[in-house]
Amino acid sequence: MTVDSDQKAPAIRDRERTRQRILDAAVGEFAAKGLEGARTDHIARLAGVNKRMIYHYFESKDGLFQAVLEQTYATIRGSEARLQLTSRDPVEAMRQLVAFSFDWFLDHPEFIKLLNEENLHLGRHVRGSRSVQSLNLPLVDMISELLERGHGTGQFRGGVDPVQLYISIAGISYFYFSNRHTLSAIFNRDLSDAGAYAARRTHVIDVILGFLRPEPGS
Amino acid sequence: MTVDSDQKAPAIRDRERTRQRILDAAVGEFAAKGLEGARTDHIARLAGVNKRMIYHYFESKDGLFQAVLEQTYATIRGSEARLQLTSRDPVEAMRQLVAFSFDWFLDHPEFIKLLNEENLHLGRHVRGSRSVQSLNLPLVDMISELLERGHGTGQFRGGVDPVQLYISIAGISYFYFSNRHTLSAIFNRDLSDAGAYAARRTHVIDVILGFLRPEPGS
DNA sequence: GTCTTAAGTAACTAATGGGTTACTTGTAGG
DNA sequence: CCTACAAGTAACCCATTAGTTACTTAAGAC
Repeated sequence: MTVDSDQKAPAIRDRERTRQRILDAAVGEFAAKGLEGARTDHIARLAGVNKRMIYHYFESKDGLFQAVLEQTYATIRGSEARLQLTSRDPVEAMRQLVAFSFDWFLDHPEFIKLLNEENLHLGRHVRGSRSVQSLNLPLVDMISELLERGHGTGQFRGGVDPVQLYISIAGISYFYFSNRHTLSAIFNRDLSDAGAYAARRTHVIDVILGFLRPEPGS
Repeated sequence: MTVDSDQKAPAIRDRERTRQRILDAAVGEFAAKGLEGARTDHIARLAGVNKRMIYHYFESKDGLFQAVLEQTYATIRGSEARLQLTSRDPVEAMRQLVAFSFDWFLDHPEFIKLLNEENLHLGRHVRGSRSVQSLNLPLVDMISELLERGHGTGQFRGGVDPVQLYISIAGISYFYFSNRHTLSAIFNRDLSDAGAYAARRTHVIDVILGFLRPEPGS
């Protein structure tokens, strides 16, 4: 019990660090409780900063939510860009892509929660964000290239729209995770254990590769 | 201006009518604003009833949300049950089933919003509901029957889990609608017009029927 | 008819929670 | 050093909102 034992440690002033601590806390809070359900007081407490700092750095709760979305998108875009899909057997590359998508959702449940929430709000934060829209999709180009190459070798059917395929690949995995709780209830079957995940993963790959098989005639 | 011009019309007391008016108003409010975003005052005003009645009939905001979910599920289960899929060409029947699912989501946007919200809350209202769980899925049996029949005629591949397929059929359409706003933003392409819907509908049917084609060997 | 039950009303409350005010203090640049 | 600015703090505000209290009255049972 020194004389200063009750004094706070002298605050370290570090713009980036404080900003990041708020963002990290906010990801968890928004994912767990949604936009309205999240509490700014709670985020501040989790981040170990004064609540005023949220408004200092992000202006409002909505501004903070938008920043969280931007960071989340930036992370997945970064990982997608690192996928090496060109110059490899098209079927194998496609399998890897579908598996990547499935595994990403499995490993990043907060991503699903945040997207759900944003869509419930009609995408108003994403629409107001330069960064989300400019992080444009290298993945669509990669899929295009894959589809063409695979069609050339006779391994894939032709005439597939890469954007539609991208949405299908994402959706077929996403829905399973995002609606796990209602699906578990109506099927009376636990979809959240490791066995169920493995079965779903196999099925998802089968569906996409099965669809892409060439027509018998061609 | 008669003497009673300011008096309210004598209240008609009708349990079922009042309950239903509250439910109808609540569907819209919960779908538009989510569970936390919805306002009980607003629901009462929309329904034209005294706010106290919500608590009289549904106990709490959560109780009301659960009742809304139950009614919504009951409606879709009713429509599914009316699908006549047996005794018809398996490929045609499957096409009809996939199209039904797509069209349902298109015509019932509130269904998607409510399921999203419920899953954000980890399915806690559905879990507490007898009715949702007991309305068990005739659809899974219908899909089973279809898959077997189609495999018998050599039109479908074998070894497909009907529950996995059901989830894929639902998910591939659901995701498109539920995430329309973020997808539109990242693709910089409007996914909400009639042309986009038609293109998606065709793609979705192609994916499922393409996947189900038999293996070349068998 | 009257009596019991439940449908319906109006006004209120307690507390929650986003956002603000008014201030202090660390620190980088000169 | 010193000074201007941005980082950080504590205490507050006030609008909102789920839920309640205390009451009135319609209507079916007998």
